[in-house]
Amino acid sequence: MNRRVTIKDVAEAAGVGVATVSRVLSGGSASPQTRERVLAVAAQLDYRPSALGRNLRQRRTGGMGLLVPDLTDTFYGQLSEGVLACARSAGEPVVIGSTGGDPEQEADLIGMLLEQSVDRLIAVPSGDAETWAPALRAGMTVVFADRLPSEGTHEDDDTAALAVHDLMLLDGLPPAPRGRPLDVPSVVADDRAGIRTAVRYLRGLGHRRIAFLGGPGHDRRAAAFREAVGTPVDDDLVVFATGSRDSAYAAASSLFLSRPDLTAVVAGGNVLGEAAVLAARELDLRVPRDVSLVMYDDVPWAELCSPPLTVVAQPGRDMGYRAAELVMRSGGRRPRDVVLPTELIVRGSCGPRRP
Amino acid sequence: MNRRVTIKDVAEAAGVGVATVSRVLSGGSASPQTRERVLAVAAQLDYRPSALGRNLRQRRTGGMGLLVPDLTDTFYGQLSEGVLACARSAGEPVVIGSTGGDPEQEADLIGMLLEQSVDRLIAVPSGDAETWAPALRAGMTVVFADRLPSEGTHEDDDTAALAVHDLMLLDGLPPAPRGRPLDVPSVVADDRAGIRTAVRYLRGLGHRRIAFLGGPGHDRRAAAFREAVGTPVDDDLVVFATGSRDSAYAAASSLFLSRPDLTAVVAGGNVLGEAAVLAARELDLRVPRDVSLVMYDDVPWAELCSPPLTVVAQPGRDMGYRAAELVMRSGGRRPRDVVLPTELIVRGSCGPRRP
DNA sequence: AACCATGATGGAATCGTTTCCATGAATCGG
DNA sequence: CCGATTCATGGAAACGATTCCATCATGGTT
Repeated sequence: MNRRVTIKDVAEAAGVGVATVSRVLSGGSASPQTRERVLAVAAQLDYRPSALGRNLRQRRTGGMGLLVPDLTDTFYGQLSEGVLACARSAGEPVVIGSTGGDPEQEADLIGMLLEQSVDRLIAVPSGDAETWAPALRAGMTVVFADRLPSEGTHEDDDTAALAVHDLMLLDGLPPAPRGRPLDVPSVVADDRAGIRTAVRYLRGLGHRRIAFLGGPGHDRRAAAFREAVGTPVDDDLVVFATGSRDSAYAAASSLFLSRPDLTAVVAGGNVLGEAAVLAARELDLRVPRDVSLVMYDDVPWAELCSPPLTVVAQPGRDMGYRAAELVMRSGGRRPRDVVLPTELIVRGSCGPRRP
Repeated sequence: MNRRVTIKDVAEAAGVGVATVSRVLSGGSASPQTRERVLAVAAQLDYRPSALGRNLRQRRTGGMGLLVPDLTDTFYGQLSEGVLACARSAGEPVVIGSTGGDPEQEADLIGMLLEQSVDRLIAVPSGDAETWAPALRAGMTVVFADRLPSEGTHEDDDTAALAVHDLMLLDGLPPAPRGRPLDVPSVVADDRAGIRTAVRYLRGLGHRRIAFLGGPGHDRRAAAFREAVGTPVDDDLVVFATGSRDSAYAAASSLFLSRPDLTAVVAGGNVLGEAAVLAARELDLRVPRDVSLVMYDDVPWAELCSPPLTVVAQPGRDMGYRAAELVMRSGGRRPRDVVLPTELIVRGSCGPRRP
């Protein structure tokens, strides 16, 4: 790095003290002629205040952190674009990290952000409360987007309890103090309504054996699925993959193989939807003739698919933007959670049930 | 932010000077017993060195910047994942920015990075040499990925000259000093070979009227296209969109409408490919019966498309990883440019020409 | 004319780290 | 046994900004 123009240089060139320059540049009081002179000199010297000095003095880094599971997942790409748009309009830097859905990597990245004194963070969490404790203990302002951390794994956890709890969250009620609930604001889609709409739509087409294909972080959607179906759902009709495309494909394949009687699938995310299409094709199941498919997430390629995919769209970009707003404007008080609407977009991947 | 544990606290608790603590923690010399004590105390206090203090002292920010046009473009998602993987393994933070393909925003983001004293930057450039001058002048280590900045617009620039110049670059030769060439290392795919393969494949199927549908930054690919075709190409068979999906769709539509005689299209990127499929469908052109299509970039959904898309795959993730390596390991010397191989993956979107 | 309020201004402290340099002890060779 | 070299160590300066506080000039009020 070349020798940098510092505030001292500007002060000398303008014949004033450094304090005055600082005041002028950060909007403090100064006489008009001084202000003008300082600004002129600063411009002439092409002076840029060093964020390093400022941050050290203020004991905080400007900007915010952003943690997502995977940038090749279009949905997280959209979410990130939203965050970046908001940050850009505020002129703030964004430090990004990709966790791969792995709590351990997530913890490492949190540690890295802590070292950087990044004190505001937007995250699509992969770990549980324990993973997030260090960040909160250090006083970070955290906003969760798209999902909430899974509860710590207590031995007495059963899916039903988890479901009820999570659905309460969805309605904006304070979570029942189960385990160690994190008091962190969040921006999520209305998964409950979105899934419900999808299930009702499929039922309206006559489907009765509907499966849910989820990925990491789709617990809330799975719970909403069970609730929307109403009657108890066979456990092997709700399957989970681990995040990678391979795992999603394997989960989809084994679902189709183990339950040849199913007539419809709800995929909990675009990677899962992709896997479902691929697996169905491989097994010679035609969509929607043999099996109907609704995918959570709208992505540009859903329309290109054969057939075009019926989806539950959630506003990824807005989600990111709102989360960034929240994390920036959080003036000490805990902001309200934000729940964004979803929309069922009917294309061609669902048909009436065939006997 | 809570009161932070500083090096001073550790020094006091361990009964040594701050200098000693610093040395121990950064691998300097110290007696075994001192080292042990300091490490024990540091661990016990959960001490994390503040990157702020260090960076100020060393007058540089650790980590690197990353500038891409659009994170919802799967290819840039892949590239970013590569960069992040490399950075993560080195424990370095990445400051990301999305330029939207707009040189002005790019310049703003460069300014922001400069303020942050980020001195290493990986970029998929949108602006020209002028946009990049400030960064280079400030001594930033820059690596371009996926593409090179377009030359400044000189009035005497013509496409042919640009093509020749860029193709020389592709072969790893130093660029002819035309205008103000930037001496910046780069990691790009072998566009020339990739496009040539695609064109030869199409010609082998009998196609003679082949069009190229490009986006911003696809000049090299367009030039390679012209070269691969050999005979002069009608100007209206090489069309460019401006980056948005809408613009890509409009360009594809108008291409099909203005040249109903074309029988094959090479799309310069996945967004363009998507647009081509959409536009063809809208105009009732069947792929590959009425028009064959090869898309640059392999993306997961290419296989889901109807028909599955024949693509020229380029290794996005590797590209990012290599670029990050370059920007980190660049020990003063300018590293060699990296050119990565492409691969034609034949699926179902190309067929023999029909009269 | 004395006094006070106001506002502009600059010096100096501060943030947390690294690193230069001086000090003192200890080890080594002659 | 002594001078020279090595080595661990801590004090203090430096990085570049913000901000507290004291100072000084000014203008208005009694």
